[in-house]
Amino acid sequence: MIDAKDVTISDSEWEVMRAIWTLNKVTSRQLIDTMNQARGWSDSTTKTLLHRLIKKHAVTQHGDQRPYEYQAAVGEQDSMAAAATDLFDHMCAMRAGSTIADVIQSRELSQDDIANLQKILAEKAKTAPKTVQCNCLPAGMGADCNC
Amino acid sequence: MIDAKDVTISDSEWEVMRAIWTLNKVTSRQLIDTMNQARGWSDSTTKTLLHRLIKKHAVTQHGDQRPYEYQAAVGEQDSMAAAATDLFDHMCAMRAGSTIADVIQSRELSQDDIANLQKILAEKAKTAPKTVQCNCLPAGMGADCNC
DNA sequence: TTTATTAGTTTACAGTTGTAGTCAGTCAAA
DNA sequence: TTTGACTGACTACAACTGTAAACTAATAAA
Repeated sequence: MIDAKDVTISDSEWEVMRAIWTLNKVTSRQLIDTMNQARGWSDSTTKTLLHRLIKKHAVTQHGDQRPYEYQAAVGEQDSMAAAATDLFDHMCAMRAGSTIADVIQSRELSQDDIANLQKILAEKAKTAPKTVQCNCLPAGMGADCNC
Repeated sequence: MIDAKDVTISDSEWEVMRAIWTLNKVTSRQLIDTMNQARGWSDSTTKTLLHRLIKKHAVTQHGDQRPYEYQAAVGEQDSMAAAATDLFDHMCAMRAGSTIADVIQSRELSQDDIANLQKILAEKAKTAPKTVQCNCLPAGMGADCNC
């Protein structure tokens, strides 16, 4: 299993990955038909994306003869965490909290999800600082942050 | 103020936006120097990015004579929310909760942030469903989701 | 075994991004 | 008024993306 942090998946590729993760093990035909129905893509488009994913080591090819099977080489949860972390990493640290709030408000979450988040937050509250500093510019520059 | 949802900001452009948001109102010279110190970019790189941001309507140019001033035309919090929402929009809905958990765990949050999130979650719990369905493939396809 | 079909590989091509050089217009100094 | 410095505009160029056609190799049907 390749580390999700070492793989950059583009938007379209991401759609292919979702299908692969969901179907778990696919032939190209299955995947092509799936993407055709799900997104209206031509055969070629799916083929290209699949090959790019293989080249990026996000997907592996299995089998010794022709209708090969394809499988994800990176985990879905890991990839999601990597993508999300990466996004937050280049946004203002001071506003991460409110942004997470925005995300939570825009998502559907299950009772279990909520309970889990509450537990994590309760734990985090024990050592949380009073405030978080803006990290948009290196220390010293931009004296008074307007963030 | 332009709607953040209508503007797509690339990674490098994002760095420039952060500087502009923080400094609030800048001349190109200020911005160029800032990016040079903060990221080691050449003058040209910052200039190009600034112009692309103007073309995208993420930044506006002010003043009638030469050292113009530049200012963000999209809000920082709005842009962050738009970027984050956009990311979650193309990831499996079923795993959004765990991904948010991953993000929370990787961030530094203030006491206030945490309290706010707790309030939102408590509210959300009132109407939260028992489970959230995977939405990786259109209904009907991929019968048994492995997500 | 020849042919048709399918699966896999290469090539294509315009738009975006990261990164930066060069040219031109304008204000300030001489 | 000419010149220099600086700001802003335009050009450059390779890598990556989204989208797909064309070609080739392998298998299944005739």
